[in-house]
Amino acid sequence: MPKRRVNGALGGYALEAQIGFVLRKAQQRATAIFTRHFGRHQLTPTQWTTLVRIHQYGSLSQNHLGRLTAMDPATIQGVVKRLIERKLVTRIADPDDRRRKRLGLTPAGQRLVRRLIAKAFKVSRDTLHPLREREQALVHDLLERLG
Amino acid sequence: MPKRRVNGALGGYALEAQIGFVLRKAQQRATAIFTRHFGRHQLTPTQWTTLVRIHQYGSLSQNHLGRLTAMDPATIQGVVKRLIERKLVTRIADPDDRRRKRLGLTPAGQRLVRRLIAKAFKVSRDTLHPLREREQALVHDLLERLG
DNA sequence: TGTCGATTGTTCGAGTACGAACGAACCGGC
DNA sequence: GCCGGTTCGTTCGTACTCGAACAATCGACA
Repeated sequence: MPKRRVNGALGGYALEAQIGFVLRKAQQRATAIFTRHFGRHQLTPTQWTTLVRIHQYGSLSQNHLGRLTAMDPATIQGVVKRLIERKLVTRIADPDDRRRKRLGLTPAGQRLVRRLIAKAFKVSRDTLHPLREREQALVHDLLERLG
Repeated sequence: MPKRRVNGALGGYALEAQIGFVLRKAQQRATAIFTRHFGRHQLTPTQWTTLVRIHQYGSLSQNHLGRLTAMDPATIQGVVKRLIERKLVTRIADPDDRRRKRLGLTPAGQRLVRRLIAKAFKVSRDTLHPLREREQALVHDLLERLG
């Protein structure tokens, strides 16, 4: 047998078999489902995550919020800015640490979160719908260990 | 017991329990691992996916490529444009259909794909490393059914 | 032949994501 | 009191993502 170069087959590398590829597609479908439910409210997944976190903590600094929502300081900055412009979030100086700005929800922000919470549950249900109940718990657990 | 409003707890809604949240975090880690390996080559995950697909098909139209890589026509347009600028991809008019443009790899593009294929395998291995082998196959299967 | 619906690729705008660099403020130890 | 390292938030640049609207072209069907 002559030595042969692997080219067409690329040594058996198939995109469909790579975790990154299927992860990206699953993510796409998940955000599409989210947008179907939340699109009319002009909310993106990250904006929703941000509002829920602030609601949960009542008040917290911007970088802290970023860590809790898995967002870069640069990213959270833009997200918060847009939510402030829409009067859903407030930002005041922290008297104890002049670098920090404490974030909070406006009354409108609180109302919005409470009004949409049922939809948020439905988004997760719809996203996981292709799987059986045991598989849903399983994929959640496995992804948590990958994240 | 008086009627009480659900607010702090939001009816038991916890971000960590939502599939979209863990999916996003897993995706973040996956692209971070990719970037660690491919960053020095100035390649993003979508650019790599694009190059591999063209390599696999030899030649195909832009929208077709978009479907095979799970990218919007608007997205694939930008990705291809940047790869053409870097002389990794070629684009020629399709004589049979004047709307279409056939894409292909330049010799440099082919060499690059072959040179990096081993790294691509390693990216997937590293990404799945937190899981046992059986779990790796499992999460891949479950994600495929979610995508 | 002519028309109408579908496909191909483009542009625009808004939003996410992140590396890199930066000034300001904090905090530890000296 | 100072000094070096860290944290906080910002800005810049590049890239992906997708909805929406668009012109050009194709194909099927009357």
